[in-house]
Amino acid sequence: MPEGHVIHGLARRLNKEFGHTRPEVSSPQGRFAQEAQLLSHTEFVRAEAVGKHLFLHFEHERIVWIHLGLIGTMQFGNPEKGQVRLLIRNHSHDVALRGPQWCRLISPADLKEIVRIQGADPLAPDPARVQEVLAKVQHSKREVADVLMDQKLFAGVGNIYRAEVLFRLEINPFVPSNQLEQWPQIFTDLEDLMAVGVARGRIDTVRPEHEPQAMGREPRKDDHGGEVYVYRREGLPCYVCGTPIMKKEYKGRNLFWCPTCQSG
DNA sequence: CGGTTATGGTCAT
DNA sequence: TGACCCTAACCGC
Repeated sequence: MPEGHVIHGLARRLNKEFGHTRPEVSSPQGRFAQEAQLLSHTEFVRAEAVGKHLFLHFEHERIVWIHLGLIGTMQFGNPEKGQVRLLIRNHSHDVALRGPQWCRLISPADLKEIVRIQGADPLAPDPARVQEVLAKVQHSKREVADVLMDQKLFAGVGNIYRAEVLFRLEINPFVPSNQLEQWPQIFTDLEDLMAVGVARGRIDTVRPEHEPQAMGREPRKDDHGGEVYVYRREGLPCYVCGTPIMKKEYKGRNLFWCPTCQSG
């Protein structure tokens, strides 16, 4: 489930439920047992989200680096089910990490290096970093669809937000990045969309006039739970022009777009 | 109930 | 290029 909005949402909730407490930390599955034992009953200082990376700061400068990858989940109040890599529990709350791509104990120096190579995060935009990235993409010959998924440029943006922001701004995914003049608008729209994603816990990208109610159609049922224009809608009519939505495997990921609205 | 697929990204080969 | 992580929703039988 995890694009950047999920990770930022997790960080907020972790801070609320575990911040400045001394929770019990364990690894029922065993693969993080040694580290968990070291952390258990020490102070959970804060959680921090950077793009799709999640960092748990404990006292003594001990940091847990979590990346959910494709199949990882972090669930509150459901500690019994499945293989739990990391379980954090205090007097009132518990959270279970399952199937993460990584869960490692790192040093502040490691953290600094990981953060250094991340791009601009629409959910925590640093103005200098944003300008740096915008300057970079304005000179890149790579295709827009390729650039947008590069975490070293746009941290936290995933396959759904890529497809949706390009549709919303009527941008052809295959245009060379250096020929595009709308990069600032892309970043601004991502800021808006992803903030909505954190607030609602799902990805909604359709404008009011294309919402199910306004168009007299049923709300969408899909894994990510939200209303979108093109993501996983291949062959279905575009909500704006009626043209069937296209799908193509592009650099190992599925890319969706409307060939009419995004003919660019 | 088994097979497929996926919102990811590094590391091994 | 593929393995890995081994979840979880969905689909067809």
